[in-house]
Amino acid sequence: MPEQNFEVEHQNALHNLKQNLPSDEDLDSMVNIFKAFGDMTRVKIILALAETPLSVGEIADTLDMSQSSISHQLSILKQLNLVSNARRGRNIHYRLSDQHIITIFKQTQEHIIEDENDF
Amino acid sequence: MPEQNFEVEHQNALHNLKQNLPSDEDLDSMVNIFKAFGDMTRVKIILALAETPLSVGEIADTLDMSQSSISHQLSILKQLNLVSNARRGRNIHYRLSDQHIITIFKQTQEHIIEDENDF
DNA sequence: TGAATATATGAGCAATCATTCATATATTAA
DNA sequence: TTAATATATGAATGATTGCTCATATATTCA
Repeated sequence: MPEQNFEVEHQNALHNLKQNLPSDEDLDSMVNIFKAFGDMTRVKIILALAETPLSVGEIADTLDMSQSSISHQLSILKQLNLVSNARRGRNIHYRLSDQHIITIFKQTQEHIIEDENDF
Repeated sequence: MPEQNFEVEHQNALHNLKQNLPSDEDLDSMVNIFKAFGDMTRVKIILALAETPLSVGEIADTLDMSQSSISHQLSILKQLNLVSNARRGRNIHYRLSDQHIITIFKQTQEHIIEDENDF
């Protein structure tokens, strides 16, 4: 009766789930990072910074967006430690904090690509 | 003059960036997936489904949320091909479409953990 | 068939968010 | 010091979003 075994295992899994799901506090940082990735402007900023560190003005120019908008978005990325910055003359240069970010993007691309091959 | 070489390379990178950034259409599916991951309820649904396939009611019960809310969120995840479903008796069972999702979550956890070790 | 159960869905609402505009702060150069 | 340049920031606003409530649809069972 393998059918019944599956059912029993399902019930066990279900019972454990309620206690073992991570708490809101534990999930919060992950959710916030995904929120940051869930905006076209911020994704483009990250992809640009993946190539080379850039000043705020260079980013604004590259993405053809206002300085203010870019600055606001950078401050969100910085608060999440996704980028860091350093003054250099009158400019402030931003860079990615961590290569993990690119890995996550690539992994997501793969998901999308494999998905497109389904039918 | 290595200082100048860096500067020249930076200018080259900057010049190439504007042409080589992916278009909005190309980025759209990635951004939408990250948007889906940027919500606590959807993340919890995904983590639950990572353990075992579940019916809508089981998910609602596990997360202690309304049936309607869970159903709405599942329809978003389904539209993005992150989950699939199949009727089984009067229930409809949902499952993750693809293990990539879990890999992306783990990668993000790693980013967070390494981040916490900084100071 | 009719009642009960499971899920889906549309409208409405409050909260969140991305951008703009105006302005503040900081640095450099004259 | 003053003007010019680069960046940050607060308030306002329109758009998006997640939940609830009411209801529609689908399946099972008596």
